[in-house]
Amino acid sequence: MEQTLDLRPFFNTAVSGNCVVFGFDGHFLNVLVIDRVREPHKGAKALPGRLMLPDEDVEEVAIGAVKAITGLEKVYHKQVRAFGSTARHPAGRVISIAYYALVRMEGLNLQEATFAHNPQWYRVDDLPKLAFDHNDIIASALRRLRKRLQQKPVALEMLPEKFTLPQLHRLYEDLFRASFDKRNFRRKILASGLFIPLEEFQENGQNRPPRLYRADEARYLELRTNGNQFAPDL
Amino acid sequence: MEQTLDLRPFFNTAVSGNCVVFGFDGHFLNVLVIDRVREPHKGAKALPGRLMLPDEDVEEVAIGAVKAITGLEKVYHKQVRAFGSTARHPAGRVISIAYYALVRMEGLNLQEATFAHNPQWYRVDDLPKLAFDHNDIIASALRRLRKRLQQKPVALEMLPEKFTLPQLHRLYEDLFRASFDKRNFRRKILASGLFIPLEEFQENGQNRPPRLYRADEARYLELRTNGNQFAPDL
DNA sequence: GCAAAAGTGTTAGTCATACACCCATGT
DNA sequence: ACATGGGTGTATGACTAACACTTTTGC
Repeated sequence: MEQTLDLRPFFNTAVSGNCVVFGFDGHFLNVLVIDRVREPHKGAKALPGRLMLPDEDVEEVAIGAVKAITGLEKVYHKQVRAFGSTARHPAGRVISIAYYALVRMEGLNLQEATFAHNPQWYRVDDLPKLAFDHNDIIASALRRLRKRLQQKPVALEMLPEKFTLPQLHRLYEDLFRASFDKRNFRRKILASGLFIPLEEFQENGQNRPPRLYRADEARYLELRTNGNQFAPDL
Repeated sequence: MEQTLDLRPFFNTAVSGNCVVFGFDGHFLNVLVIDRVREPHKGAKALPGRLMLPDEDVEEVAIGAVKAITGLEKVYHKQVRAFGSTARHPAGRVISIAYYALVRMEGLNLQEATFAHNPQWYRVDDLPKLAFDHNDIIASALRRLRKRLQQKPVALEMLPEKFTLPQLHRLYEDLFRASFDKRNFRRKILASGLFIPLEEFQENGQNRPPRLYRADEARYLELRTNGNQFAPDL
């Protein structure tokens, strides 16, 4: 006869859903950071997110926080991984499950949430010291995003519906910290059959207005699910 | 003055560390499966692993289970991700953090553990129905392993110290479910500078004995950390 | 007409692919 | 000598990488 094991000591951990929200402002990759409202690390900068209740879905907790702050209804996101080091939180054992999300920054206006004041964008290469191990989480998320962008055209999630090739070019150069030949970049990118040229041009101020493009929705979904090489090599 | 939030409802979750152990038997990719000793799903086939106590490291829980069963001291492993669906476990909310590990099957003799009876290898394309969502976990782990093998030479972790190129060839073909031209495969693989030919040959029985190779340890670590293209394209 | 960014083709080299025969062994 | 799997080179096409000038706009 099997003894019934006392499971109570195991049901003693908290799980936090957090999200690294990436956006591109036309020049640099940015990350969304909030001020913590509660202890621990009250007032410190941190990633959006909160603790999960036992009947909640972790993913919805993490992405729900992003939706609350950005006002967006659909957000492209992926799990990074679980961060499980002991001694992250004074109240007990907390595991953080981290996601990253890609959003269009243009026209967003950031809202406060009950658990998150003063949402701000920071350039990814100019981040302050964040609460917990959130700097490590961002570093991991960025590595994952880079890998994904080499294979899938998800960079589009950070651009406006109508965008120019120079914008896309800058995005890739900033993200990979590399420079790509303009002509080769265009050729390769256009060969994917993903970009539809419009008869519209972006009024840029001083210079020749670049042509606007939009993504072919069906092709985008196809490449996002089945593609496995997108960006130029490094 | 900040009200102190009651955190007790959050510290109410259990975390399980589980591991998909991959091995290669010379012909097929295999996964290590155990029989569950306790409820729930007592007697069912499942992945090695157990619930984490609040002062334990999840990774050590998952990999420790593998070490206990295989007797190995060092095991190459990576986190797959957290599996967090609600209603996975009747006793309450359980999050599983899944890893995969790569081991050399040759000469291993599998041990029982307190939480795991009757460890067995199953071919990855001939798995039984496992407890919880462990079949999904294996499917995810396999996808991750494939991606990693395209970039890093970690297949070596599943081969003996001295191995032949036909062995490596079969490993890649089985893993990617593809066939690679023998000459092109050798050329590409040898061009990595990772394989040192030995003056030894494997007695194979009927045929011409294939030459044995070993990996250049320094080059292996270099390619494992910095490489980003290893396998032949699909 | 000048400054600033957009846009456009060609060439050379490298890399991937396709392909067929001889070799060493055990029976 | 034959059956089985191990081992080797070359030629063609595809893709990558390097490179400079003309166009459009606002001032």
